Amino acid sequence: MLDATFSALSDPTRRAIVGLLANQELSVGKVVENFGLTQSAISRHLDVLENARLIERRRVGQRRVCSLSTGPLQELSEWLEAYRRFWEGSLKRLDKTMARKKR
Amino acid sequence: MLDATFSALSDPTRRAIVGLLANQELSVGKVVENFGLTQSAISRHLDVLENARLIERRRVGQRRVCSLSTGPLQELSEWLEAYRRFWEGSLKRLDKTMARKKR
DNA sequence: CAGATCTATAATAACATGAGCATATGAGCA
DNA sequence: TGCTCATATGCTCATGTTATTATAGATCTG
Repeated sequence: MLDATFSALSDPTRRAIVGLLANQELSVGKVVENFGLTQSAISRHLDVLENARLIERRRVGQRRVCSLSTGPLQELSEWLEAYRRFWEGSLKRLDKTMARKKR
Repeated sequence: MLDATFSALSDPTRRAIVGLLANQELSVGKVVENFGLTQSAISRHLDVLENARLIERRRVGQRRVCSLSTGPLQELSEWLEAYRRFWEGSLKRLDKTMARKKR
């Protein structure tokens, strides 16, 4: 699943779509309006996001409303969390260096 | 930069390499030993990780030692942080629902 | 210098991705 | 039913990715 999540988010258009949907649900057409791409291209980006379970599309009358899902982002956060100690450790080391320099 | 970070991490071999290097620095050869891939293939994966600034390679005598960098992972964390409120909000809503059901 | 070791790179093949245009599908409405 | 709006999908082109094999380059060692 992480493969699909990272891969989906590696595209700036798709990250921008995620950003939009974090604020509000939007129909496909409304999403399209935010980019200089064809409806076809956006539809495919939405496919990618949906396959990665990052978004869901549901029919509302004539339209399809897109909403952001939480699962993959949480999973991503957990993966990243395992490395926090790594970079925080490195920050601490840096802090110590700074402190030493002050003395 | 996020493009490159996400893209680099979308491959399980490369995530595994990052996992290895979080624990210790390793020469290219040592990295190769951990996978069923040719040295050439690993070298290219290391290229991808290096271009994304996720790792650095430095020469130590005859070998090239790979080490993990902190920058892109931190950047990733910051990006993700912007969405934390989103999924935590959703968790809170879930908690409330659970609480309501208990009553 | 010659040979061994470690790593990178060129050439190639198979497959995936992302864009556009044109068209199909599905829902609502007259 | 027939028309229209919203969205998806087939086709195609260009480009990128990942792997392999074979080979080149860099460094140590005798």
